[in-house]
Formats: sequence, structure tokens, C-alpha cells
Amino acid sequence: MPLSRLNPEQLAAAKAPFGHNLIIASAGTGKTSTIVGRIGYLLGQGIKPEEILLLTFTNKAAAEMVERVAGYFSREVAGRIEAGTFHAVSYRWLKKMDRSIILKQPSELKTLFRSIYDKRQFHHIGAEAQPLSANFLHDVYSLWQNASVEEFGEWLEKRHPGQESYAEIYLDIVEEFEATKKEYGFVNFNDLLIQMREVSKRTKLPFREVLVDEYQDTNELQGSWIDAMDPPSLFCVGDYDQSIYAFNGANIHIIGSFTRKYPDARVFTLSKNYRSTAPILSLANRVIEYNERIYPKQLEVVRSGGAMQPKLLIFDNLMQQYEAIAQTIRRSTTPHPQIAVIFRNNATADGIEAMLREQGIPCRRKGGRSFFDAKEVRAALDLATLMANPKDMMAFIHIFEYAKGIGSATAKELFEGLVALGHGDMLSGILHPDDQVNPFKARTVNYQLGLFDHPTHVGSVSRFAHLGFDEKFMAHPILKHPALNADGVTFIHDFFRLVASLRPKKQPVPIMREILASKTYRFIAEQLATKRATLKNGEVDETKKNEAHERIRRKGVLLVQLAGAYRSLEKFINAMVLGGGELSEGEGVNLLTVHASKGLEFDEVYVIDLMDGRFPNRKLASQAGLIEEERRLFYVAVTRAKNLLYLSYAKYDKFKDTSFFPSQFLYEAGLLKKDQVYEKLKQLSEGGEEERK
DNA sequence: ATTAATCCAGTTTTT
DNA sequence: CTGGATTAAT
Repeated sequence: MPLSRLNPEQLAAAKAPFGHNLIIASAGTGKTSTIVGRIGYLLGQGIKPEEILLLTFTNKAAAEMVERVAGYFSREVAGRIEAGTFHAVSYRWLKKMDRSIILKQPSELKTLFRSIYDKRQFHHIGAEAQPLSANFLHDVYSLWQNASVEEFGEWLEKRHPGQESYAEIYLDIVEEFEATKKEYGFVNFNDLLIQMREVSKRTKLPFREVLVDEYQDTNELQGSWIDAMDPPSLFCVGDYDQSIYAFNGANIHIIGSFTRKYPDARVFTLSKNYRSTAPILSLANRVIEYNERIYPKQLEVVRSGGAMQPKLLIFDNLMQQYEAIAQTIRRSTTPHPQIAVIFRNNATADGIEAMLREQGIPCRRKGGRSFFDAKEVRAALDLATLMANPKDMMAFIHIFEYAKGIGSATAKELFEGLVALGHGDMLSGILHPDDQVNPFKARTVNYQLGLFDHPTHVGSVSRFAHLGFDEKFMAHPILKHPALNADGVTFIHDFFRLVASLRPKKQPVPIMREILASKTYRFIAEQLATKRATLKNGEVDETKKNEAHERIRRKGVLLVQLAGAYRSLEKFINAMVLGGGELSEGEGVNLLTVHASKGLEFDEVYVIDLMDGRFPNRKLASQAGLIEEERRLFYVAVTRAKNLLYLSYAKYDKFKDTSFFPSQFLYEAGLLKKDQVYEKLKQLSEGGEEERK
């Protein structure tokens, strides 16, 4: 039984009575075992697995816990537990209620937001504040959705004073943004939670207990999501010192005020650390002590034995640092998957990754980001998306921008024309156009030249006769669009053929295969490969081009592999958005941001680039007292280590010609002797504290 | 007006 | 190196 392995503290928590239970679990105190134990206890009490909801921060974490439960019970029982991220769970339930959902990449919706913003005029007069930029306003809006249940206008006023005169325009933009998303059938991450919260308010869900992992990173939106569900029993596990998602609206106040919110709350504290050696733990604790305490922290070290002290590595310049670390890793006897290199921001990782590969050390970097950002992957998925959601004008425009002579404006007109020809359905507009319908809105520009109106249209189609397409295609009304040239018509022809052959298919794998083999996709791939192989002097390097094609082909293979796990196209596409970021490529040494390292542990850990400005991020730390969050980030990073911990920094970046001071956390950790530099850094951070008040 | 080419800045963190 | 913004060309 899972309970027999727990220590008394963990056992008490796992066997807590129903109600509102908060478990304060510091790093490495067996939080996962306790949650698994709790689930075992619930099942033992006769609770059905489908009455248990387990919310985790990543889907991988959920899968791991379910897997451990399966080890004690059975895969069948464990599989019935509702487990996943807030987003994944919301998605599943909304699908269960038969909603059609097409998740879009955040960047896509940001583009949409920008286009709506750009339609507005801001008249700002000299002394007034500049209006917020489109991108910034989008992020502000998204943060508001996550961080607040107040009205947007009021919240904005508090957070960005001086913007009052634009508030009306902002609200108008936001309103149109919401309406447009609805029109095109788009849903973003926030919408999943917001829609699910609405559902929970109306429908009582069958959960007897909700378990929340990483409770310290719950934001207001997620908090209200739980409130709306109003489960009879809550089991929240978290650690105040590991709250690192303030940028996403995570509010430590939520975990901090748990006992005030629920007067009947019971609090359990897990204080025995099983993960790290004494020197690693004491370093972590020394630093986190600089933060104000909400709960007293008395971590007990369980492990004993001759442990190595954490080692500080100092380098003259950045590349030397990466090189030396790569060498140290090469010499290490620790198996590669048990080694992690942890950094504050992703941008830094390119240097170390390149260096590791150069030295022949295999590594894996979390974030399928690069994969899903690749244009060829986007294009393949956009084509698939059009079959699942023919209302997706953005996907259509992206595809047609590859056609010569067709830009976003013409693509939009083509899309709207096809929708009109299909009485609201773009696909039937392609396959069975109603030729009684005029696909084009009157364009004032053309009609000023009245004379040419009619002849232009007829003539424009006949001039494509030499292309040799069949009559049925040549009769398609959309070809009358005046801006089309031969290349554009050819592109449309191939695209229509693809749509026709995809239409009867339902399974993701054959659909993806068909897309990858299509002329449309091959044409796009050819363009991308050529562009990637074009040298500065304009010549195309054939070898490079072949390599580019090979990389594109491999991504296609991976896409088909991924598609194999899904039974419907819509689910496949959504999963690529919902879980895509959790995909990691390769095997070997782990390259992780601090945020991505949360919840993981490794024998050997390198925390790199510990320079002031980078870690802590000075731009952030100097504002709004966020130095505490940066400190928590440091705490999370170092507590990933079980046995060996290396901290490193470089004094100089040759490439950018900038010098660095060491991170103030290195002083706080006692690795550097406090000097004038430290005093100066401390002042900078405290300056931020002042500003807050 | 729209597309295509060129230039320029920039890069926190996640579902 | 990408994506956005500016500019040149159609």
C-alpha cells in the first residue's frame, strides 16, 4: 500500500479527514509520495477514482502520479482518476459537454489582437502618457484575466495609472477581440479556464475531493475556478518558497490566506528532506532566509554521509564558462539523464547547448517550442486546422501567404469569398460553390473604373487557360478575383485538390500523411528550404538545401508519429497546443529554465550564469519588489540537486562587450564574501522595495 | 493599395 | 535568427 511507505508527518497528511487541508511541503519532502498516498487512502475509503480530481502544474507530473497509483492499484483504476493541469482538465470537460474547441497558439491570438488594435486611432496630446502598445496591452489584458476578478477598467487604472484617457478604447479593443475569437472559433488558454469556471457554476461536478499540487502557483483565475467547483474536500499541497509564477498572476496570498479563507482548515507540514545532502540544503536555506517568512521553515536533513560542498565556479568570460561546464560534464560519472543545467532565461541556453553538442555530449532541452514554431510544422498544422475548423481565417491566410502574388489582403478576400460561396462554410465554398453568389464585395477602387468591371473578370479567368486545369476548376467563381496571377491560380488549384482529398478523411494520421505528400505542402517546403539555403550573395547552396529538406522531412515524420496517439483531428491539433510545450527532444543532459525544472530532481545540477542582471534579472528585480521572487527562483534551482551542486558565473561577455557583477545570491549563500559590490547590489534590490510603497 | 524586399531591434519565466 | 516595422516597387 502507498501509505506504508510514508513517514508519520506524511501519513498524517495523507489520512487527513475530509475538508480543507493544506500541506506545506518544502522542496524534497516527499510531496509526490504524500499525494499518491492520499489518493491511495481515498480509494481505500471507497471513493471511486473518477470522484478524485488531481490538478498538477504539468501534464507530465500528473501522468507520473497516476503511474505511481497504478503501481499500487491497477492501471484501469488509476486511469479513471481525473488528472492533469487546470487547462487540460478544463479542456476534457468542455469536450465532454460537446463544445467545439480550437485552441490557438498564444502568438497567433496576439497577432489577431494586434490587428484589432491597429484599427484604432489614439489621439494623444503632448503631456499625456503614451498609449500602451498592442503587444503590451494584450499581455496586460491576459494578466488581468489570470490575476483578478475585478473589472478590467478598474484593475487597469490601479495598475497603470495615467492611462485613464485611453480606457474606453482599450475596452473597445478587448471587446472586439473577444467577439472575433468567437467568430473564428478560437479559444486560448485563459478561455479554457474561464469557460470551465462558468460550467462549474451551473453544473455540480462529481468530485468528492480535489487535490491541488504546486498550490503556491495558483492564480486568481485558477483559485476562482476551484471556488466555482466548490468541492466537498480540498487537499492543497504547496510551498510558499517555491512560488515563481507571479508573472502569470500567481498570488502567494492564496496559499498564505488559506486558513483565513477556510476557518476549519487543517495545516500539515512536511519537514523531512529526503532529496538533498546537508550542504546543499543549508545553502538553499541560507539564501531563502533573506525572504520574509510566512511559515517558519525547519527543514530536517535525512540524508547523511560524506557530502561534497556546493562548488562555485568563476570564469573570466561567458564562453569559457560554457566550455568548462561542458568539460566537467564530460568527465562526470553521473549518467547524463541525471544531470541538469539550469538557467534563468532560455536565451542563455543556446551557448551551453552548442558547447555540449560540440563536445559530443547528448542533451535534451525542454520545450518543443522550437519544433512547433518551425514554419513547416506551422504550415502542416494550419492545413490540418482548416479541415477541423474551416472558420479559421488566420490559418487560411498563413497558408496563402506562401502563394506568389497573394498577400494577407488578397488571402482575406479569397477566404471571405469562399465562405460566401459556401453559404458560410469555406470548405463547401471550395467543393460546391454556389455560382449565384457574388464572392466579392464591391470594391470602390475597381468600380471607379467602371468600364473595366465586367471584362476584367471574364478576361482574368481566360488568361489562365494555358495552365491546363480542368473545366470544373476553371469555372470556380473565386478565380475571378482580379489580383490573381498564374502562380496564385496554380496554388489555389493544388490547395483545392488537397481539400477535396482530405474532406472524407477523419483520422489524424492519414490526414497528416496526405498533407505532407500534397503539392501544396511540398511547394511550401521547397520555398522554406530554398530560403534557408540562400547565401548572402543570393546564391542557393544545393547541399544546404538538401539538408534543409531533410530536416523538414524529419519534422513531418515526427508529426505523423504524434498524430498516431489521437483518434480525432481536433483532439490532435489541440493536444499540440495544450501539451506541445511539454514535449522535449532528445536524450541526455537536461537543459532547463528554473521554471521548467520545478518538481524535478537530479543527482548533479549546474546553475549557470549567476550574474547580477541575469539572475536576478535586474530589470525585474529593481521594480515592484520582485527580488523576493528571484530569490525563490534561486531556491528552486538549487534544491533540484540531490548530490552535487555547481554554481557558476562569468565576469565578462566578449560577444556583447559587457561586464558583470556576481549575483547577490552568491553572497547570500556565503560563497562570496560580502563586500562593497554586495552592498551596492543590495541597495539596487531594496530600491525596488521602496518603489512599491 | 498591396506585395515584396530590406532593415532593425531585441530576448523572462508557462499552460 | 526571427519577427516586426519601414520602405520600395508593382
